[in-house]
Amino acid sequence: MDAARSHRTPSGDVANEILRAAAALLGEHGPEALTIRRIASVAGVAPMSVYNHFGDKGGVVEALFRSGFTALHDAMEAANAIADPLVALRASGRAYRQFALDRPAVYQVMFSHVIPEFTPSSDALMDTVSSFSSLVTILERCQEASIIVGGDANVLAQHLWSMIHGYVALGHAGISKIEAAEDDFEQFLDRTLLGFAVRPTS
Amino acid sequence: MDAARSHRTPSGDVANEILRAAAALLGEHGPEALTIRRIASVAGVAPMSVYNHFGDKGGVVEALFRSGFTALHDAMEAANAIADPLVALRASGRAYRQFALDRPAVYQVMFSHVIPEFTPSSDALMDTVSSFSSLVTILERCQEASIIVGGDANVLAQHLWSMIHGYVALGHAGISKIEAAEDDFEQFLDRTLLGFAVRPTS
DNA sequence: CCATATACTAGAACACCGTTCTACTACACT
DNA sequence: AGTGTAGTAGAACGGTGTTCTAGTATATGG
Repeated sequence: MDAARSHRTPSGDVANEILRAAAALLGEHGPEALTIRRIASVAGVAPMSVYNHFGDKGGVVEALFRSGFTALHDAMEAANAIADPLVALRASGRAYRQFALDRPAVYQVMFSHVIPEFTPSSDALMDTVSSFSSLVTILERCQEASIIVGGDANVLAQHLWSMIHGYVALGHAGISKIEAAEDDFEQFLDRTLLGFAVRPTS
Repeated sequence: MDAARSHRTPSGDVANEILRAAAALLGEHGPEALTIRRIASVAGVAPMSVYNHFGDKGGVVEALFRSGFTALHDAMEAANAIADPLVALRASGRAYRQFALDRPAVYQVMFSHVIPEFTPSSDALMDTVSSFSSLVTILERCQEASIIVGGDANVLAQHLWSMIHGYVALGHAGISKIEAAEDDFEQFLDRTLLGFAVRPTS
């Protein structure tokens, strides 16, 4: 199969075109607009091409899933690049929320199983780890700076992630009882970090 | 329409049979098993009956949605019946998690939009308020007992709900990085309540 | 430069989905 | 007892994911 892989080269990069069409449909018309025929139509491609390249509708969604997690990883790494550990920690929370606000449909594909045809493969689940370990790194930096004391950083990261995910997910679900303004999130972030024994007021 | 409602009385209560079949399918085979034809088949009823009684597939799901929230409300009220406010608060968190663990499919219908045909109507959204206000009541009791000081109880409830929802939702998504054992949740609950300035160790 | 393998297209087909429509039947109330 | 309503059965429509067949163009290997 390695020998067969050597000669490829379609005309334009069809696979990428399909992915861009799928991402556009998902972003503009929501998860229910993600149908093979519509994706192919927007990409200017025959429906069979989708199967040739991704095998499955789940394959297309998995690609979106993984690219979503690499984008999230980038956002978390941008926060991790901040020198002050506490500022970086708060920035990671804001970046996470901003990601969820900017790409609600992608976020729900990643976390809320809104596309029944897709269940993340074990390979795809591997990709979720990188975003997570960025958060672990930031928490370890906080521990080294004695901003946070004690606790397994993996557990801390899991708990922190849970809390912020809950905030944005409840917002997406549309059953929030209060308006989720910017300062409400800052208050939520204060409260969250207080649970990690971090003093509020940045 | 009130005059027409007087003479009803089908043989068996068909609507309830349909709901029980739908709940059974949802619980045993997940959201994708919720099709009109399968519901009708399990209920021993013609597909048209589903439309006669619920108008829509969304109508059936909405009924499940609402009954889910009344069940959640009951669980929260059971916690609220505990005399000690702090014990009640912790119990409400455990009850919430237990509800999500016991009925994962129902929970995802309620919070994660896993059935594209259904978006909660404004009437259905009203039903979500009762569960929420149970939590508000418990938090107000904690404020009266000076266990929690300051803050709008509605905001507190929203934040608390977000955190615990995040914990169970991430578990449902299957992307948790640590095993979610019983004691991990207790630790999470400690951390969460610490964010509300509540000392841990119940 | 030609030949072959490969990717792509076009389109029908299958089973299933939600939904609507048309008959026909049986039961409950006036 | 008669009437109207709720039930059934079943076909039908457009749409879905998916598979299959056949034909076309292209890019690489010799």
